[in-house]
Amino acid sequence: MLSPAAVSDIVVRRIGRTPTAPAVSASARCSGCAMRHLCVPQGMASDDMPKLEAVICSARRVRRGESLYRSGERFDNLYAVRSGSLKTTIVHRDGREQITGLRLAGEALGLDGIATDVHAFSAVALEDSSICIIPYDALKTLCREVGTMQDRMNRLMGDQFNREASQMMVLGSLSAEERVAAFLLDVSDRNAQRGYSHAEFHLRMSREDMGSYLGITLETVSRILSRFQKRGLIETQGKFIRIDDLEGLRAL
Amino acid sequence: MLSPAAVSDIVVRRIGRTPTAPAVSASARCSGCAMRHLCVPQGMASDDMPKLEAVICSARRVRRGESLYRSGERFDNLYAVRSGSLKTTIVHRDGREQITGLRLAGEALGLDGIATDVHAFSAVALEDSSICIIPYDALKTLCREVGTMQDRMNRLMGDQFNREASQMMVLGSLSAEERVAAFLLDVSDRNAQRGYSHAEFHLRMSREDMGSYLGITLETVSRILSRFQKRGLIETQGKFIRIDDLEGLRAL
DNA sequence: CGCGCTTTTGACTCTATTCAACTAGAGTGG
DNA sequence: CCACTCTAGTTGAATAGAGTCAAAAGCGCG
Repeated sequence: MLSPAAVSDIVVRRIGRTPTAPAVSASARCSGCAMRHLCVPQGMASDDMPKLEAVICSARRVRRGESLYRSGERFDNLYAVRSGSLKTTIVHRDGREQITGLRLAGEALGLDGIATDVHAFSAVALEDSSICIIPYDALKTLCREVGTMQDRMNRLMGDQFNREASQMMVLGSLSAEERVAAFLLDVSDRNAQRGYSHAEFHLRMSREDMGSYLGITLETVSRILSRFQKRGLIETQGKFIRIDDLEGLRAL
Repeated sequence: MLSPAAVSDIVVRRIGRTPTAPAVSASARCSGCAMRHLCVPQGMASDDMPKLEAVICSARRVRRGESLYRSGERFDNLYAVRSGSLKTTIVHRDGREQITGLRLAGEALGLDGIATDVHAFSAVALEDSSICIIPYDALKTLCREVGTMQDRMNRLMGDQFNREASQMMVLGSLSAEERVAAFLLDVSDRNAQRGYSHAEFHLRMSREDMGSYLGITLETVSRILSRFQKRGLIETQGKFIRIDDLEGLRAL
């Protein structure tokens, strides 16, 4: 079991590494933004940067539980999570809601509106978050002017596509236990990519959200997490998760 | 039950409507191609057309069971199904294979390679098919020159993205019966969009393929199709399917 | 500090899987 | 042309895994 002290320890370490630069205000440009690699692609004349930053990025704060955009709303902007995390959801005609994705700091958001100019998903903050706004029209223009930008944009979309495909694989052919393990490993990897610990993280989703994302019930999620803990694979304390045996999880 | 005569009747009617223009040879340009709306977007100067068609489209035939491309292969081209149909598959590390999609005539293929320059899926023909080849580099160049083309391209990718999202919904929150119904309705819609009957079609996938796509076993698919037939919702004769009660299916 | 929501755990149910046997149909060769 | 084989599809019976319902415990929020 994780002691309360161990948990605070994780909190402290996380706070010490928060990606939001302290000096960045809500109206700041994108220079401190986690999506810099998207907003300001390499290979561009440095003269253009200030102009581009001005066109592309402004910021917005979204409080826990609030939505950045809602399914059915008009699509105008793409977004990049600067800090915090969000879930994307879709609602079935019969009212059932399903979580289609989790977006962590540094990840892109909003592609679900490109096809029809209307958002297919809703995006809801799992914690107070800060979001870069990227006006889609401006981005399109930029893509036409700058070839590397277009390529980056295409790859970004392609990447989302592949990510969804692998989630289809998870939903279509894994057992409940395998799904939970795959999810934990995915979040762990994405944390590592952003420079955080691979082994410990604060997963803001509820058990219900996880279940919805994984196509299982919240009770099953809870049971499986307990089971993993009993086997020494992980330790959980509410929304904190520590992975003790990465290989063990992968072996599922 | 469908009588053998009824079945032949369906075949005849289908053949009479095949989208492949009789005069189009294997090396023909895209003018007769079902993807014309992609290859030659509206709003373009007609002078450019011959040039564009020359750059963008050549054709290739793929026999039933053969692959158009394989997972892991280098990505160079996008494709459009001119006639026939294909399945896209992905292989898990443990060897399990899953069907990620079905592509009918007129639909696009190959987006799975954009993110990494390597195909994530394999594409296998379900019947002898003819495929338009669209060199990706040429398409990118064209997109930069022609704004409407870029937009079209983005929408195409966005559409694939949304399609996958709705499949995630199917896999994540529907019962086996609902999945089969949703699949039949999806194929029916897509047939209708291409000008075919939405009540009768020849579904080339095996029960195993359908099961894999829907995240259920082939036995379950078979049982559910039989059940639907007993309830008077559909009639099946091997790979031929006739939908008798569209509303009944939707009501699931 | 306490109320309400999330999480955990248990017992029972039920859906879909597994294993198996049988049937139908497509393709092959005498 | 028909018999033979091989694969695909159907159906049944038994089983397992996840869902449902319910109750208790824990936490976080106001």
